[in-house]
Amino acid sequence: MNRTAKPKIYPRKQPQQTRSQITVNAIMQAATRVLTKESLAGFNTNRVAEVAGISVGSLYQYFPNKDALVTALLVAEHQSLTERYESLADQLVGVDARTSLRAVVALAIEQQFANPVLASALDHEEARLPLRQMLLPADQQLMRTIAAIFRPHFPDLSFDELQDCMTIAKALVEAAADDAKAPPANLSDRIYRAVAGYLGFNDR
Amino acid sequence: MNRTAKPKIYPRKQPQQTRSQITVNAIMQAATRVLTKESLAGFNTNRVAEVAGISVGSLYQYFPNKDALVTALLVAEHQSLTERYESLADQLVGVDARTSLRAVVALAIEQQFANPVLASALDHEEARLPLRQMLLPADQQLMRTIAAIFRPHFPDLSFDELQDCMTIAKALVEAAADDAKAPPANLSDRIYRAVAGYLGFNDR
DNA sequence: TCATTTTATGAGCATTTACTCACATACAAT
DNA sequence: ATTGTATGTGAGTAAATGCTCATAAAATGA
Repeated sequence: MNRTAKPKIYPRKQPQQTRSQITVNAIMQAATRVLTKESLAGFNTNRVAEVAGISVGSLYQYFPNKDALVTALLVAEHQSLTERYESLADQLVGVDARTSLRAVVALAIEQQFANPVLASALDHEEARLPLRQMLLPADQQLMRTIAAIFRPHFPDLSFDELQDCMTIAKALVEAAADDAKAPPANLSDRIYRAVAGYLGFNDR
Repeated sequence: MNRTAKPKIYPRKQPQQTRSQITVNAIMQAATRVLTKESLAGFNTNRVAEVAGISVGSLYQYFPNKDALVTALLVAEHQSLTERYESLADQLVGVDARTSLRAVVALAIEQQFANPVLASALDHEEARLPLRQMLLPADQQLMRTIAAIFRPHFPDLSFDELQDCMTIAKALVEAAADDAKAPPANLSDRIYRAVAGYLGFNDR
């Protein structure tokens, strides 16, 4: 109860033996599966423990409360996302602005539609939790990675402008994901049009 | 319990005497106040009844369940919003595209910042509830009203394009509202730039 | 006045769910 | 082996909360 009183978000203890590392992994995977299959409504610690095949007590040895578990999922997700964008950035060195933008948009779409329920549940939890201080590093890294992709083409793109572009792209992807199971054929074009319009290219 | 089993969203009974109408109003106002002050976390039917100064039983005479109450709030909010846009539309007859767009953006910003906690709580509930069938009429009316403002300037603006513009504007306003208590001075310009860019004006 | 209908009450039921704790088992070190 | 530490267990606790129902008061109509 009183989940909001003191935000204890740090892990309770570090797993030291391989055995316990397996348990922690099982918990994280189970949490992901529960969120994927039942969304936030069916997401409770008893259920996660059951799906993980461990006992609730074990869960609470590594996560001091439910929010800490959600935070761990968010951090993991951000890290994986950042890695994907970093890998994309490597492939886009020397590529022109339009192609780069299209590639980034394609990745964002793929990400959201790969697991819409999970993505939207995590988005929602991220907004609810007071974790600016925990996720900021991961977020900043992601922003830096994406900024690096566009720096050559838009040398004086500000941080705020980049953020607006991300907000726009994300909103359009999420709206599409709420309406349909697969991305509509024109989604990529519409996002490209919105972001390119904001940035002031005048092609098409 | 089992709030999600059957979506009973219709009102349980219609208030017939003035007395009961007063009760219903008190419930709606209390619900708004609770959402405003405590957000979704403190929003429960016992609390709403307490704030309204009536008993829970009375609440459940007019709202068959909690979701029905939320739905009623959403419908009321949509109606009020639609009225504001309709009134704005009247004022914008014969006004040029850029000025009209700026006026619509200004209203959207004002709306969200007037009561950010309430606005964002309601946004969230709207996404969660299966109320497409209940809110669609209100939403369609709102879309029609806004479409009417821009029809003269963009005779072949499609429904999807208009929806994209709304999504873009809403996302930028919400992102700003999460970060600051008052709208940043440049917010209106940034939204104008995004939507105008999408629509393909090339000024600035 | 009195019978019927509408409205209001709120204690308490039923369920969910975050979390604990006394105890048990696996592993490591000596 | 033995002792200490790390890990695992799951029944049970406490609190939150959606909602009901027996009962009563107020309004309405005759």
